Amino acid sequence: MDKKKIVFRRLKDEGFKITPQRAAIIDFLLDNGNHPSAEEIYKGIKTEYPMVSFSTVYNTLRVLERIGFIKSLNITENRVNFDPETYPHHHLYCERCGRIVDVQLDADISLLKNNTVKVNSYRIYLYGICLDCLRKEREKTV
Amino acid sequence: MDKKKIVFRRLKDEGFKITPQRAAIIDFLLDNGNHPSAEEIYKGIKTEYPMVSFSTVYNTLRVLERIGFIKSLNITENRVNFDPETYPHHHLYCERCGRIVDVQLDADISLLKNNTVKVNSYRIYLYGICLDCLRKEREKTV
DNA sequence: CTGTATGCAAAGGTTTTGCATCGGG
DNA sequence: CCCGATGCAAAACCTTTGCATACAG
Repeated sequence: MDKKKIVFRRLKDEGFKITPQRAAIIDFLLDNGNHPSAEEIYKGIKTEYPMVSFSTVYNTLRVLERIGFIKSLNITENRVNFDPETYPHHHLYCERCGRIVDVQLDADISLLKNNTVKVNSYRIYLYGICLDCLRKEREKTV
Repeated sequence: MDKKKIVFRRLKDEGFKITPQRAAIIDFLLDNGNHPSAEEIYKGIKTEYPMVSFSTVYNTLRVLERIGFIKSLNITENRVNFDPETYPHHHLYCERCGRIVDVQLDADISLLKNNTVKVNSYRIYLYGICLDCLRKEREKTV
């Protein structure tokens, strides 16, 4: 996988060390394809890679966020999920199955005249039903 | 304040009791004008109204959310803030002072063709600098 | 009166921290 | 070699829960 090399290089460039633990976390994020929480990453790696601790997972996630490889999602309450940034997209939280799925949006957002604030970034969180759950629903009603 | 009566009526209609604690929380939310967390509400009421507990605050917030008087905000990590819903608006988190300020947006959001999901609701969170902090910055540089 | 709401304290879940040790560059 | 990274366990933080009591309707 090429993305991995890019991340490694960026880590080096920013003065961060590349440790086996960090490599495992990066692999997991790239292979997994969804939006794991810190705990899911920890458990996912632990099985085939037991020498990882929670503090290392959190430390690495913070580092990966700082170099711009991942973004954190506050789409659910009281738990942060992490999103490997691969292409521009937003997210939908499925109220049926609880998964977070990628969604591509046409978003045209502009401040109304009186809002004199400076916007550096923004996040759009959708809530609804994902494709899989919609399919299951259709099958039921047939 | 008239809004208060409306909330009281809605509580009654939905079969919830109106207790002094709940009244105090509603007052605080209406008078305060910003977006307090559960803890801020608890502390804000406690001073002039000592007979309130954390569980009551959380219980009441859940009730107020259910009747549609407040909405929860996940704009910051690991802490939920509550927003008395008075008029349609979105929110900006000020990365300077940490406050959450109301912002009115023209938001035109549409799913791209391939996204076959069902959207029930969405949230837009802006991150940047609020008006007050922009002003302070300007004064400094002069 | 009746059942919901409250207060308290304890538990639950997630994230952070302190510190000694390890190991990547 | 050195300094940052790790692991462990404990702490911090926010929220929920269980249960006996209080009180709104």
